[in-house]
Amino acid sequence: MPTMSELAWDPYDRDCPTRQLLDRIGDRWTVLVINTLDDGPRRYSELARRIDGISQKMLAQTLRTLEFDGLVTRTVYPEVPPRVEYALTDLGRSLQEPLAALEEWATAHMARVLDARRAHRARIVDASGSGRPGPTQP
Amino acid sequence: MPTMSELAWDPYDRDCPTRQLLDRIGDRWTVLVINTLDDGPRRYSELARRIDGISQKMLAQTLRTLEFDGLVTRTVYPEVPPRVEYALTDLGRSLQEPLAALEEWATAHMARVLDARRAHRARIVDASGSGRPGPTQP
DNA sequence: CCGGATCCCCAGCGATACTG
DNA sequence: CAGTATCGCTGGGGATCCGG
Repeated sequence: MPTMSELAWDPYDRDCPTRQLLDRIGDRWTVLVINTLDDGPRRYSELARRIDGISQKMLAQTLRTLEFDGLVTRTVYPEVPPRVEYALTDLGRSLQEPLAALEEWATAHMARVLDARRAHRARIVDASGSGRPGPTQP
Repeated sequence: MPTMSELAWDPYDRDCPTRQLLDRIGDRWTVLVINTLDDGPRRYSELARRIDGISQKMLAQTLRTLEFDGLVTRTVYPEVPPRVEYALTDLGRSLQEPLAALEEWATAHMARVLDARRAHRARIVDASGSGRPGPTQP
């Protein structure tokens, strides 16, 4: 596990790889699509059905960007009716590993975060407006 | 490395831990602040100086949210002039580990992603408008 | 069946000015 | 020093309709 000083890039640089990666996977759907494709190739309509809440536009956009970045392949089968399959590339599969680490952390510790949130909120209600307000809670 | 079917939560649920975590760290500054605090406690002005480009508003907001979620502690020293130190909690430090894995992937593979992007863009220019356009490139 | 194109809204963020 | 308050923009994202 390298410390920051051992990394070649300055993480405060907007162009450093980490920032770029976070810009990519930080959106609402990218990680979810990668996760779904980890099980194997999927058709557009399969993805749309499995990823609850995603709009057609965002699914198409996410897939095109993933293809653009070499993380997903798009294969059109010249049949009738047309069939299109999306699959992870090796690069995409390799990204799934650190993503899985994040998921493990989330399942293990996210409940603690939620508890902390509730505790802080309780304090605020208790102090009834005299304390600093909680973040983004209108 | 657990597969998705072994996880307790449905990743397609908006309330699953992974989605919640991504909503938290997916913003512009959270990961950067956590990284900076990994070196040790920092004062507000130190953070502002080290994290290039962050506004006072976003630094304060990010820190308050991190405190709210139990990832960072805020300690006020009753001195004059006032001094406030922020530090990672154990929970915050534990999150730094999967984050570091993500950074390692980024430094190792992000260049390949950039290459893929350039290659696709070159194809588009080559086909001069006949192919599908690249994502989000006006 | 697989999307592209369009309209529109609002949350996130930056800039600036002000306070204890 | 360590924030808060307010304004304004911008682009991410949802809803909907249309085309191959």
